[in-house]
Amino acid sequence: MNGIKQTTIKDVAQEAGVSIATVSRVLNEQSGVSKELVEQVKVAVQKLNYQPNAIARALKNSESRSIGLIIPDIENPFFPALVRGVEDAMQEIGYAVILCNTDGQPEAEERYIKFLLSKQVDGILFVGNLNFVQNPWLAALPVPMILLDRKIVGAPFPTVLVDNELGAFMVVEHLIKQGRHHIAIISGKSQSPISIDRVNGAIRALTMYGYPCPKQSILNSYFTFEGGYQAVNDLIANEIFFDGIFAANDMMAIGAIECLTKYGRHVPDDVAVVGFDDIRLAAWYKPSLTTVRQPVYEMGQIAVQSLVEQLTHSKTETFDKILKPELVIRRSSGGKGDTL
Amino acid sequence: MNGIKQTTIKDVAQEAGVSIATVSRVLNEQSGVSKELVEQVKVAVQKLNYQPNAIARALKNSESRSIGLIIPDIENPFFPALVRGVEDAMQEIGYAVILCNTDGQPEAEERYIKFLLSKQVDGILFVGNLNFVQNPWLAALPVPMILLDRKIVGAPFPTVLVDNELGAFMVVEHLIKQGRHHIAIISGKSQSPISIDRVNGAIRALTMYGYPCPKQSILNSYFTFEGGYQAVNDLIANEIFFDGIFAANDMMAIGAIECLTKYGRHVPDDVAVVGFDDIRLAAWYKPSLTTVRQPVYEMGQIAVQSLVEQLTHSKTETFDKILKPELVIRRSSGGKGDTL
DNA sequence: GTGAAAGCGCTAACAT
DNA sequence: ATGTTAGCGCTTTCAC
Repeated sequence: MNGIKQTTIKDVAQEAGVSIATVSRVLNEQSGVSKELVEQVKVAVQKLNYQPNAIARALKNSESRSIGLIIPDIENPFFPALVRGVEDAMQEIGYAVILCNTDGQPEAEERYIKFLLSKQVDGILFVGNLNFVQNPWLAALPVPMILLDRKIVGAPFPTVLVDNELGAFMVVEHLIKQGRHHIAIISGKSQSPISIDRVNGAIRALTMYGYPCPKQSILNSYFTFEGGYQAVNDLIANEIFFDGIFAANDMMAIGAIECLTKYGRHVPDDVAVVGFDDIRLAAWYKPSLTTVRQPVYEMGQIAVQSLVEQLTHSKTETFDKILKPELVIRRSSGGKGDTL
Repeated sequence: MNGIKQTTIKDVAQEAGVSIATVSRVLNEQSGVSKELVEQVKVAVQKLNYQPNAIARALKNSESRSIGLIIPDIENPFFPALVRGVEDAMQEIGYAVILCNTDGQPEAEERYIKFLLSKQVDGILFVGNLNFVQNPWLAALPVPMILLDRKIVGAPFPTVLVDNELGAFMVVEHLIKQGRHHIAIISGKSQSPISIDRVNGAIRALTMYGYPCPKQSILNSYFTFEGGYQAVNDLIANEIFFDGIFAANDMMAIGAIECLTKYGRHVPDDVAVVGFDDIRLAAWYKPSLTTVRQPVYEMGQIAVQSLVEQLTHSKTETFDKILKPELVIRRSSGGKGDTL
């Protein structure tokens, strides 16, 4: 209950000597108002420094011109660029973005979706792990929802994501061309769609080039530094031979390198290591990390575009957008440069 | 205009066989409703899966239960933790956070403040460079605003920030104790309050311990990698002797180290380098970077706390909160560990 | 071309 | 204890 009373459309009407209906027409640039009145109203708006009350508009129009953006954690280096892409695109069309961090916990994800719905957002952009089977109410959402980065199996939501399978394929193809033919694959939980796609891409490359791909060289761990470290530790403990590693994300790759270093194995001379995501650290780490760059900022923009399509044209049929990844070759796989 | 009509308080009233006033009372946990009716209403709410419309509430109560958070750029590694701190604290009390990126441009900052006001936010958390003298309208903001990270000179807004002067003092004291007595100070624009405080702290330490502090060893550049690189380049070009560098932020420190390396000077053996901020990269860079950690997450939380005080108790007198920085000693200044 | 008035979903003052 | 109703600021019929 803070504050001075805001000026309303009524004040403007009074100041301009017209009815509030006329003011509303001018504000919304509707035809059918005489030039003189348009001018009078504009002067009054200027003079009073009037800003329409978006809340009242939202109530009347049942359109809040705001959306929710649900992500696991803004402190995870993957997300700032995503958020920025979304925010920039939304700002251009005058929408507000409400940011929500869930730490990937389904309960938090559910809570936030309901929170956003009560806030009457016009749409939701979602990155998370919510299970569609266990949450059938998702099908009856009153507003459109677009998925980013990862799909939810069985869910009827259009998804914007990178071609993880292709990215992984490119990595392993690159390693093979560098002369590495015994490649270990370390990834996250085996149920995770991202894990599945990246592992499959790697296997496809190995198979296509006719190199072995033994089960014990494929490890499922966690998408973290510790996960990568542990995986390599296991590989070595089990005396599995490898001269290349594809880690399913950059933090795992760095964990892997630190572990290799502990065992006195040199990267890239003894083992070439490649990551995925191209987080900022990848370029600065020593050795600089070869990795797959995702067009993250663009992903945010495209998701907004999809959402806006649904908002405006009420398009019912929307399709997934699969973005192309890019291989960034740096020193950890024997590359020469330190591309930023 | 997407979507199925939401269930309203009217539907609940009908379902429960009571008036909407009674439903409202139950929802707002007001006393004076008989046990039976409370129960009936609760059942109806459950059955219809009713969520109050926050927009309608906001209009009625002139309180949107949302705030704006204006920062330069979420992709700048300093901000994710800040945003997370704010978001977590706000979520706990059921507020939505609208995120805005300005790139530090005053026009964007002004535009966003007005945008947020039209959205009827209850308060604004602001990190930016808006000049108070050139924007006197800031004094008449209809909602409270709290500044984070940097003050605006002359502005009547409570500010939450780290003790930059002390942080810099600690850095230089540490360098002196490491036996470095010719310390160059490289900082950002000389008008920036942050620059001023950090340089002053450094000078105070030098003076207090009786070491020289010549003008030509204090350089004003930019808070970027290039800024740090260039500054060291200038230092060397001008043949100024130094065995320690205090860079006013981490990216400058890294730029400085890269430049030193180019000239064949070893860090920390030839030159000890210390940064400020403790961005994620600082721990992973080789050599790992000694720096000053700001309690950034906490800063966000405290700012929320200040804002809420103003929102609820209408406290007019609020004071700046100055947080204590922490020196994190790593290898770039001769430390032993790689503290994460 | 312009204005009066209904109504979006909710809360609170007022009536019963 | 419960219900009726005015009104938050706006848009949009519907009259004139």
